[in-house]
Amino acid sequence: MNNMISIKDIAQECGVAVSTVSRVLNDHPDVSDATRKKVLEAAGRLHYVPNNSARNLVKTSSESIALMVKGVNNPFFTKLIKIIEREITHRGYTLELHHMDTSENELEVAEALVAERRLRGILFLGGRFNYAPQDIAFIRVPFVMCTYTNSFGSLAETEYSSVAIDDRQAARLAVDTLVNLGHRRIALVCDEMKDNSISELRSDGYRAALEAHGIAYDPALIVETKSFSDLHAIYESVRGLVERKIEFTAVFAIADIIAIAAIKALSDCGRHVPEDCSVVAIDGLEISAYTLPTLTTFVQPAGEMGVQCARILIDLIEGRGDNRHATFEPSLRGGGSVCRLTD
Amino acid sequence: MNNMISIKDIAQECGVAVSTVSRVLNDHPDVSDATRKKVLEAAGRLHYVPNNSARNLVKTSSESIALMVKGVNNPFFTKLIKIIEREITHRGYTLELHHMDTSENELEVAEALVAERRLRGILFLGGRFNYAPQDIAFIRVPFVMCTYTNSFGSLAETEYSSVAIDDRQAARLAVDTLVNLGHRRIALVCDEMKDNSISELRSDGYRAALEAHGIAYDPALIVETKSFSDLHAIYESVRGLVERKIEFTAVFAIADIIAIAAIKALSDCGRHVPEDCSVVAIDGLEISAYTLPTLTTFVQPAGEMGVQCARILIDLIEGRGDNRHATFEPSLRGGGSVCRLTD
DNA sequence: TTGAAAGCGCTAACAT
DNA sequence: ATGTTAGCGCTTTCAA
Repeated sequence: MNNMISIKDIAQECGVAVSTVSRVLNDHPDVSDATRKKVLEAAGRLHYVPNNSARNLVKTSSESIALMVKGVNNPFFTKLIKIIEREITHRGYTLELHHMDTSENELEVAEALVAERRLRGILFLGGRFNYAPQDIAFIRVPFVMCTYTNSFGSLAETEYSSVAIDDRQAARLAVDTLVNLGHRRIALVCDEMKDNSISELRSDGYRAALEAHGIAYDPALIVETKSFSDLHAIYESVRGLVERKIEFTAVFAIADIIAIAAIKALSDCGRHVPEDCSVVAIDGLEISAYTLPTLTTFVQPAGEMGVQCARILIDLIEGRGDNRHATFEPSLRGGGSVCRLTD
Repeated sequence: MNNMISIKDIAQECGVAVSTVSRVLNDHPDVSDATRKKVLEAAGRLHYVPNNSARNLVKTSSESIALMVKGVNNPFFTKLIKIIEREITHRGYTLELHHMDTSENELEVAEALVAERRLRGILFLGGRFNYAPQDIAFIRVPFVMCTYTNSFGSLAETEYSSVAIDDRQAARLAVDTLVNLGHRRIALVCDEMKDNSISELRSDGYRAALEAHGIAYDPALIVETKSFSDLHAIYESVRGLVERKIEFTAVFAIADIIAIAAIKALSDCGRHVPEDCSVVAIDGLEISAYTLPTLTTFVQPAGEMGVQCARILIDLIEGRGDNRHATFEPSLRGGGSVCRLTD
């Protein structure tokens, strides 16, 4: 599209200089009402659309904050994004939402974006869990890692900011809930555990909780599926567990969505939840309060977390305070998927 | 960030001209291996990040196609987006995913993006249903409306391309399914119907189906909720219906997610699905095959739809053929949420 | 209140 | 094979 309308065209049309047009378009004060009106009219008539590349090129700074979301399909992010958007906008900044594939490197994309859009700050959502100092060295604006815990990385606390729940703790609480109901044979359903992921953290919590209760860790009770979002794979894995005649009375699913598929698998094997098997998860998605049975799950406080993400970042941008870390307690949302073991 | 590394810095560092650096960075052939290596080394060492604004400004065309998604929270879109991304990339283009709020005007955002990023084409997903010729007049590149039917707009068929299911037909099929099972008192659960939305189309289909079967339309059986994604509101509305002692034996939910909340509401009122009430929906989300009971729903063929979106757009871009319209038949995915009326 | 002109970082002729 | 230079569309001094 080489024939786009530019301010030059408008200037010509109105018989004024381009700088005058620019002033009008940017609401600068010292332009006569007559010229202003004339320019605005022409811009509308010619259907002028500003070229942001040119704008970004010449400007040294914007009021934009980017939210880099990795993983289109994580339902927990949906609510968090909404909150963050509201909060950022409310504080006078513009939020640019960038979704990216899990295969992309969020740090590289962020760098390019800082250069291109003159970002003031970055919010990372859904990235890795193992950043090293040299990874983040080139991010030249303030940033906050949302739902990031540095458990597998080598960053110093002062090098980055973060907002997250304590995943290990959440898992411990989930397992505690089951143990307190009398369960001791508790299966773990998770996705790929080997990649420094949330899955690994929550699995760690599961082990720790068992140990704290003096329950032996039994590898036969671990169900590991490749993909977080492939419900069919989760379903089949859980069926496999039942069909292998492994004895268990409860399931800890590391995410709500996994629990939903697990409950279906159990049901199809003739094991009703919660009578024949209790299920506890972590996430607190809206939908899992509407399934049958409803899910007993530890809720990540998306609202407060979103507010903190925005607050910490903007404090950083505006020079108030240093890197901070906000850790939240997941809270139990009781549902119909658990019951006391009565055997 | 005024102190970003530019090709000028690299040129200086290497004692070559900026154009040489540009050539290296863009993989142009006629550069000596020695200089190439030298430049690449310096770029790496200085951690050069290209400024896309400058690039876009000078280039007259890109290989980018934008997918403008309106409504972050529509679960049906998730799969569609994945397919489209794969297809577009596979055909040699780059897909830029832009999520936007429902409050934004997708046409305006698209225009700005065309100017800024030199887009080759646009895919719209989740927009309005009532475009007029003057609305789209300023979109200067080929575009395809995904899941758009022009039912409330005034576009001529030759003015735009589209990919969608026949929403009215899908609704008719859903109601037919229930009627064939003996149901005649069929409630409709939908979101805001007054805004030229999918909801209105599917509601139309509901009416048409009733009429075809000689069943009187009863406004008392219509449950309308403000928000598509507010499960709680849907839940309360359905409870209200039951509590008002309105007699009905089946529910047609215009979307899977609505059906899930409805089933929970019915259950909490002591009405089991499907024994006490059958439920049919439209969408075919993955998750509704894992709920208890599983949902009987008319599946939108996301895979084929995504492929068609990409194909039609690329044909348009590459000058093969004119505007086309692909309409798909939703297919029944049987579930456990319906049964024959036995009274 | 307005205009002229200098770049922002980059690419692509056009020279050499 | 490499350098020089003219813009891309815009904002922002600096002059008038």
